[in-house]
Amino acid sequence: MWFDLRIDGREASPNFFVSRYAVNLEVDTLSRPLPAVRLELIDLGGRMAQAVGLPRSVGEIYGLLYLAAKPMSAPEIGDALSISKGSVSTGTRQLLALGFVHKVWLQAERKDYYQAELELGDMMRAAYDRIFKVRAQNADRRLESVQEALKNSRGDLSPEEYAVINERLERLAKIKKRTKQFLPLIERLMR
Amino acid sequence: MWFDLRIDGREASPNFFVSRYAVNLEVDTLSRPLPAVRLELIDLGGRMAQAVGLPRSVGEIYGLLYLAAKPMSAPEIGDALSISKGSVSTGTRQLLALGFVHKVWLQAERKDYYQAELELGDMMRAAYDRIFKVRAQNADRRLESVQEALKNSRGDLSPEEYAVINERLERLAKIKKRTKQFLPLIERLMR
DNA sequence: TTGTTTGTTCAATCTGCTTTGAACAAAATA
DNA sequence: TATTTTGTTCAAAGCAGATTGAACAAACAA
Repeated sequence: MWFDLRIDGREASPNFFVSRYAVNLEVDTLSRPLPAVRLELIDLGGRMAQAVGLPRSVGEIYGLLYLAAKPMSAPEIGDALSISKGSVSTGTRQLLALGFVHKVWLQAERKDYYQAELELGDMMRAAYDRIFKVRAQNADRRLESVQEALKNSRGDLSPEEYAVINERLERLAKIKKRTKQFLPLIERLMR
Repeated sequence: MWFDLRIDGREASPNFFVSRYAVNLEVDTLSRPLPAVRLELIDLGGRMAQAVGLPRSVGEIYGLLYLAAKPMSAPEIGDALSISKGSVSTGTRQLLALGFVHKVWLQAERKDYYQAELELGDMMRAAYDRIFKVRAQNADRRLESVQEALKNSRGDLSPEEYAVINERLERLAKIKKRTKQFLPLIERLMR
């Protein structure tokens, strides 16, 4: 994961993410091969996931569910994508934690069923909050610790070196400031 | 590289990126250990690079150069960071291609010297244009090909399936549209 | 109770990217 | 000319993260 945030924590209770309302839907039992559209979207999902640093398989699962007419069980997902039980299990957990997918309770069914969250706009907003905001804060703190280090290194530096470094760190601080002013604007635009 | 763009192309002429004006500067020959500030910033650079999917070493080279009082040669860079000739060579090429660094011509010196580009604001803008814009365009084209695939799969799908898939792809198209309206705003904010 | 199904975990394996270092080329010097 | 220095390239090694699959647990059926 390229961001420091844990989205992959183990939930306290195993059913933490299960929606509480029962859903009464039939299920795709038929396992004929997937039509080309769905394969395309699975591939697109995989690539998008990689683009943001998530495992390809996670994006593929989401791509599969996004065009599924009915909720799908873990074994069905594994079959459709030819990935292992383990990958399905960790992949769905990540998607649940990201809010990209929810579990669905089917009457008289022991299996968990998964459905894609369709409100991609909301999800992107949430992902922005979790990922980019946190990243910006981290970068912030790191820069402060660099400035701290400058104070501590002052003895080792010639006055000229000190001046150069100080000036350049101030440039960085300015950029940081600009970015800080800039982020709230983006946030407002996203509402 | 997590974006499709080639920033790592081999330049036609080996000196394509060399600045044409000669610079008359002395050079750090002294190889005492780096002060803590510089180590901190090297580390920060490495992490930032990883965060955007570039090799850590590339960010470290930039971090090293950013606080260097004088331009540094490739051997010096390799020494300071304890990385191989090869890594310095490819790393500097990537930084040159990204516009994060420029070569500097030192009189009576056979070596190439490198200096960090300090206008990080400009560079981020350029990186945005090259990377995110291109990514958005790619995602666009991919979605179109998914829609294409739906037309071709129509025969394999029941009317209900077709309706579901069609509706969901339309949602995606809407998001795509929203994003398109949204990008120019970001661009304007970045000026 | 035993057997079956579903799901989780984690060590081992696999995979793709980064880095190394040796071979090579180019340019300058002796 | 041969030698030294600088820089590039690319096959192989190294490494980090993803995936697998076996072991385990939980829930249910017979």
